[in-house]
Amino acid sequence: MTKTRKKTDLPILGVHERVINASLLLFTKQGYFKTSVPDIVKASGCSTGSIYHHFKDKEGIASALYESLVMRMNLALDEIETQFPSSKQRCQAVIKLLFHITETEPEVMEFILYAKHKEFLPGNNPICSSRPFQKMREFVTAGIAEGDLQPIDDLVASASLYGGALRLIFLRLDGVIEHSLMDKLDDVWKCAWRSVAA
Amino acid sequence: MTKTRKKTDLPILGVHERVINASLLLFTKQGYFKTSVPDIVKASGCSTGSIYHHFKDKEGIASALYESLVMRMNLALDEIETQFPSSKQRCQAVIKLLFHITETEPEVMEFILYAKHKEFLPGNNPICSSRPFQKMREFVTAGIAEGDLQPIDDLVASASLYGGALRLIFLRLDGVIEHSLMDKLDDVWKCAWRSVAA
DNA sequence: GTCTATATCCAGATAGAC
DNA sequence: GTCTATCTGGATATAGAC
Repeated sequence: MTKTRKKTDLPILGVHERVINASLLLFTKQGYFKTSVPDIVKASGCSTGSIYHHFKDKEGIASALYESLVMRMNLALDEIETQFPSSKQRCQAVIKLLFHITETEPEVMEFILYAKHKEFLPGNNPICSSRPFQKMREFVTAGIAEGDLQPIDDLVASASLYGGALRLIFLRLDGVIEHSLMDKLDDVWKCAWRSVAA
Repeated sequence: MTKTRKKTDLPILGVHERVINASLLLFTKQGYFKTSVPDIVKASGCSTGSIYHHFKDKEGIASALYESLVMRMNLALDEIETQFPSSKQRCQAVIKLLFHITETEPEVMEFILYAKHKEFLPGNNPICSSRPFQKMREFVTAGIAEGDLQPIDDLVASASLYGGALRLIFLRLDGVIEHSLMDKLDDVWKCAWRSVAA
């Protein structure tokens, strides 16, 4: 009997995981288009045939990778929602989460933010209208409704609240910032909150 | 006698311009890697041979395009610097400029911001350390020195000041925002300034 | 300087044995 | 389900006449 991808699988990784993992590294290091399927074969230790048995084509790999990362983000945001009652706390926790991912798994952040998915995932929505980013905006909208934030346009408010943090993440990923973003968390949050607080 | 690219050329465009112009549209519409040289041949009306006579290779086209756009941005920022004396006015003018370019020439903004140049311009610096972005940060640094802005980390300050506006530009380019950014300029600026004002 | 025709290479994808 | 061997198309880039 062959392995059939169950949650109870032992940590011996199957083709799917190995391909996804290798691809994340290759895509973020070299870019999607400069990564060939032969590259993925070498890095994952799986054969061409095996890869094409599990994924429709190269785009299918990127697509599966994208889905899995969006899923992870969603879970993390749901947890923030249940853990914190106020919009203010939630937004702050979001920024902390994003900084944390950037520091511990930069490739994940890089892929989610920087890949301009439209170029190689034509079917997918732009990242900013994907579920996690919607959720981030919902926290802001709720804050406005509750009167914690200024009564301005939702998009302007959430851009102002998260914009500074995101900019720093880009700078960090590009190597402009050399130390951990965590050091700047407090200052960033102060600025962010001041920009929209009622 | 043949044309020799001078500033005094009549508006009959030469190979260089036609290729650059066509490439900007193609690169932003389809992406660099999905744009083939034959595509550029068709769109520019120049032949393969002619193109390769003027540019070393496909990357050379992207590189020339990048240079020309960065140059334009630089000139515009210099003008802002001479026109406005205070840091506050300069930063505000920068945001207005960025919004204006986004509305009138979205491809230009898209190419500058969104292209993740590292993928196809390996030699170039990341966009955020290019001259125009440095200049934008200098305006902020000066404001801190003069006491107009809070005495916080330069990078945090400039990320906070410009971050919201840039986020809205991304949203606009991705089609999430459907009306002109100019409508939001005042609100965006209020938030931006409040986030860092002394 | 500009063109057409073409060489070369290697990517993505498949076939079919095991 | 996994592998090796292979096909095929199209991309980049060049050759060489005009």
